[in-house]
Amino acid sequence: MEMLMPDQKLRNMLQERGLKATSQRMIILDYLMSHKTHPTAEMIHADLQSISLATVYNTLEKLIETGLVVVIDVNDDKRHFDYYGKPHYHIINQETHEIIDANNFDVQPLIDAARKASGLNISGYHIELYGIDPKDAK
Amino acid sequence: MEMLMPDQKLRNMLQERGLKATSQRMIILDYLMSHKTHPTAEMIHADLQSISLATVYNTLEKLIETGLVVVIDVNDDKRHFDYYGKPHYHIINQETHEIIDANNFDVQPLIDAARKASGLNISGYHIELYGIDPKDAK
DNA sequence: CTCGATTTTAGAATCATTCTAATATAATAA
DNA sequence: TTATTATATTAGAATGATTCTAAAATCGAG
Repeated sequence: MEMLMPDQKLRNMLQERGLKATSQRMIILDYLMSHKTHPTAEMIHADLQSISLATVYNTLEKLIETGLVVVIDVNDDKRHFDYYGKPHYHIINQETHEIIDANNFDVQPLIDAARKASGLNISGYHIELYGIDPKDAK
Repeated sequence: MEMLMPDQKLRNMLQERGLKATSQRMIILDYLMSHKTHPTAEMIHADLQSISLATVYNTLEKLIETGLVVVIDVNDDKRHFDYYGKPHYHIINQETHEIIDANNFDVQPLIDAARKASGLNISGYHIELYGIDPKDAK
């Protein structure tokens, strides 16, 4: 199980957020940081066979709570997960379900507007745009 | 079953989008247009008892396909549905699951950015921001 | 090193959503 | 109108992603 991130860095990322640095959590976090495939829980479990599916779900929940990971809704009845290193949003091809990470838009004004509209402290967000390839137009 | 929208208007909205104007579809569309409660399929079914749950789901699917309705992801394991009359985005209180419709942000620049980043024609989007009441800060 | 709190785990359970296939209906043409 | 046909509705069964359970393992503070 090659760690692509240094062990100590993963440990720190978890502990800084109040999470115990278990080997399973480090492996899953490393997996998400080093894959751009936006996997489902089942895909992560399939690749990391030594880790139970329940732990994959439990870990993802903790990583989401602490902001390290976000969920992407692809409209395929399963949640996809994405390491949230830098602010970005998602563009989803409605036909192929391909997911594109994009960051050519500053979300801060949207966050400010939401705080103003709601009075809440914004702790996270989902931005997903769905698109169709012009080549596929009927 | 009081129709709050004129019957003919509902009929036209459906037919303009290539959907047969069945009584069930008119009732469900009217329900969504006249409620700001962001109901789940089960809630709609409970209120409109004469319409089967399968039809509620089938109809919602059609209304989503044609852009009349959008899905809101509240993180409570059920989809919530919202009539999409005017462009808006959603702010969700993470503790109470309350949903706020907000429109104090112009989404067109985001749509333009997404088209530029992906080359796709953007056909829809989800914008959801999650927030915590400052009064509940620990 | 100890110990308690937390985490992991396999398998069972849940339940929102989809599917099935039989019946009913809307929209079109005669 | 009425006939025709594609489409929609329905009850109930099936699906499957996710959550739950409770027993065993492990982290990390002291």
